[in-house]
Amino acid sequence: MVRLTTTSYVVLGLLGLRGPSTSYDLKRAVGHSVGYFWPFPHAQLYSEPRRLAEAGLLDVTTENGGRRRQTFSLTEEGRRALQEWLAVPETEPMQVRDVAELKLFFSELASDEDILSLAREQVRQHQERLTTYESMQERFGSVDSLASRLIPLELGIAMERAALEFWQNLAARMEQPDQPRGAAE
Amino acid sequence: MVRLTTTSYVVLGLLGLRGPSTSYDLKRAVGHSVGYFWPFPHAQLYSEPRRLAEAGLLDVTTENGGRRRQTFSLTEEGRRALQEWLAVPETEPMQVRDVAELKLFFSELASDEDILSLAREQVRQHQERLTTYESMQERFGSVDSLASRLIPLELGIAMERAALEFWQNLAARMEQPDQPRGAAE
DNA sequence: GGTCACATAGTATGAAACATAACGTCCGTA
DNA sequence: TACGGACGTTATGTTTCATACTATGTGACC
Repeated sequence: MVRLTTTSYVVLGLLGLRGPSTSYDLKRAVGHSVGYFWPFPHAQLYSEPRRLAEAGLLDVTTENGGRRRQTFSLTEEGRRALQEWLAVPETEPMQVRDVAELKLFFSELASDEDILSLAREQVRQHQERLTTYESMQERFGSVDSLASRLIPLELGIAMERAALEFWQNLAARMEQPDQPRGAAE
Repeated sequence: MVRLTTTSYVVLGLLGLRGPSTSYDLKRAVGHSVGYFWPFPHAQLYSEPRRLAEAGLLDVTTENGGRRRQTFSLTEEGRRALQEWLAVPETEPMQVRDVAELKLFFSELASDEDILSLAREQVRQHQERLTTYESMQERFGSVDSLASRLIPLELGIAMERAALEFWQNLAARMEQPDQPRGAAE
């Protein structure tokens, strides 16, 4: 039995939401949905379905005639695996990977100016992403069938807002260096 | 010239903060610092310093006599590489990887009960982590020399709080299903 | 003084993830 | 018909990750 990773479940899940799809379909679907909060390289959307098909979780239909392309769809077993996964309340902790945060951790080794411009750049970046997310919410918010797919976006927005506030705050603190120092406050 | 990855800079940075250290020292240091927000397996703390040493960014001192152990320290070149990295205002976007969020994205395929218990479990998890982080902040907050190292923790706390609120909110919404539906709100 | 548990210290291995480049095919248009 | 560009797919090498294994020193207790 193959090991199912998170990648596997993304593929299974997308096939569950969309019905039978080719790798290319999945690639595009990822591009404007999960891709926003769980990025992965398109090459995996070709190799992973093959793995899953070998494991009996997907069916493959090869269209011969014209361009070679394979359509994947969930087997009963695949659907079951997906549902079992969904039914387990996740305990894997959320992970935040942020290179800027790392640089901040090492800030003792950098100059104050470096850290200040880091903070300012982060403010810009987070503002921009927040705008993007919020406009996505507006654009798709009216499409009723997509409503539940937009809920995770709320979380993304909340995270962006939290990060934005943090960096704004930090920049502000650094701009008036006559303040009391220390991390707690 | 070797490619320097984020992992490389974590090693360089830790050596910068701590001074000459063995892989094992680094491993422990990671355990109670960066490891909280940038986890990686200890095996890399053995292989990565070797790579960096070969590239001339680290010096190696082998203690012969007793247990074999190697102490690594920054070379001038290593310190320079680190400082150059720190001086670049990061544009790499923050990444949040949260399997629970993924499950939520696929929630159309799951039952309401599944999602509700997912949300409740998330609330528990985030509450717990928030408590851990806050107690860390208290414990180390008084140690003046560590103050700047605690700043990233604030960000971690802010993120945890945002996530906690989101899941609490979601759970609350689901517990009274007579509410108006939709993602925006 | 032996042996047990435990912290210390390092290595090995294989799978999965990631980035990127290269490859091929179809279609419109000039 | 030849070219550019969008459409699809594969290949490749590296990095990361997880896990298990090996081995050494230390103190405690019998």
